[in-house]
Amino acid sequence: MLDDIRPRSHPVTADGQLPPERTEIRIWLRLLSCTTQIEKIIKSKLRQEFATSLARFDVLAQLDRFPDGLSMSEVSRHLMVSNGAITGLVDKLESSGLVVREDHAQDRRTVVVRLTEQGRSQFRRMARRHEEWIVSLVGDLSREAQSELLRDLTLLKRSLVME
Amino acid sequence: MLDDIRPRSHPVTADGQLPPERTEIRIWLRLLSCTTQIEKIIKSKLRQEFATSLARFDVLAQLDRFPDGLSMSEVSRHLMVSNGAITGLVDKLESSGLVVREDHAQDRRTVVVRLTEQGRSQFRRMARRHEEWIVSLVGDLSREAQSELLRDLTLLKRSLVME
DNA sequence: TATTGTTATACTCTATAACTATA
DNA sequence: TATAGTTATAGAGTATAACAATA
Repeated sequence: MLDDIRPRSHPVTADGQLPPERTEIRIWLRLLSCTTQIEKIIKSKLRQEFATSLARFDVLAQLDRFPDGLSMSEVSRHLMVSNGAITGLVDKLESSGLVVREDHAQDRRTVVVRLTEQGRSQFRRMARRHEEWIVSLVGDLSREAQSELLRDLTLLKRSLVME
Repeated sequence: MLDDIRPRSHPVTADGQLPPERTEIRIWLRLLSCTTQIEKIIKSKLRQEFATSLARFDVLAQLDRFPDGLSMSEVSRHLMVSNGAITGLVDKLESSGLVVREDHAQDRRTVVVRLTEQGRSQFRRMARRHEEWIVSLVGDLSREAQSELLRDLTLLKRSLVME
């Protein structure tokens, strides 16, 4: 997706040649293309096999890392998604029985969200499949390309944080 | 975003250590994290500076590459987005005066979408800014890291197409 | 006052299916 | 029949702002 997009500041030349693109732009377009394609596949499989969405999967993944639960605001910060959006996601997960809302011991404003037993085992099933999908999508790259890619993406991510 | 998500098949160990993650998963999480973050910034800037969206920008970018215009279905195929979605996007662009729908000379079912003069110059302005944003986001990487990254993403993209 | 969470509202983008006009 | 495009519908995710309860 978006594969062919080449935003440019110069018109197509008379012979139909496209002007050269800056490396940064080409990186971004490939990044977007790969991510969108993989994301589409993962979303579709999550929907087919587990009748869920990537956003809900992400919430479960966070909660799996914190057995004691997280407050709504903490989930919001971890996922970098607005407070109101988290309320909606947790509503759905709660009505599926995958998470519970509990009172906070000290602060009565705070709601603690935790995985239920069912939620944990369901998430584990999803995570196993998720790993299989990703390995089959990314695993064709050589080991060298993989470690290079991981290293460069880590650098990129770090430089984004600096902004 | 989604930075901290580590779907796993094993629980957090007693000492709080997270189990090692497969390289493929780590690549995917960084890919998703970087892309989401850049995308968020680009969307926000497109909205602020040009009161438009990434999807509409993508349509304009396609049309800029084809001065003679594209049929609705061709736009749909290029962007890998459904026909119905394209109708809505082109509706908005048309009412802003950036594109026009024209009859096809031979096939009376077909609608040809083209940039207007205003659409072309507006897109060029947007593309220039877009390039600046991307360069400032990705440009901190060394030249070596950039060409490695571009090469590896190209490999990844190619291997995705194979699927 | 500031923070937590919910609610209401509104806006994206998207896919699907039904429908028309034409090939 | 098959294709091109539109429309209607539905659903996903998101942000914002107003609000209640609590700190």
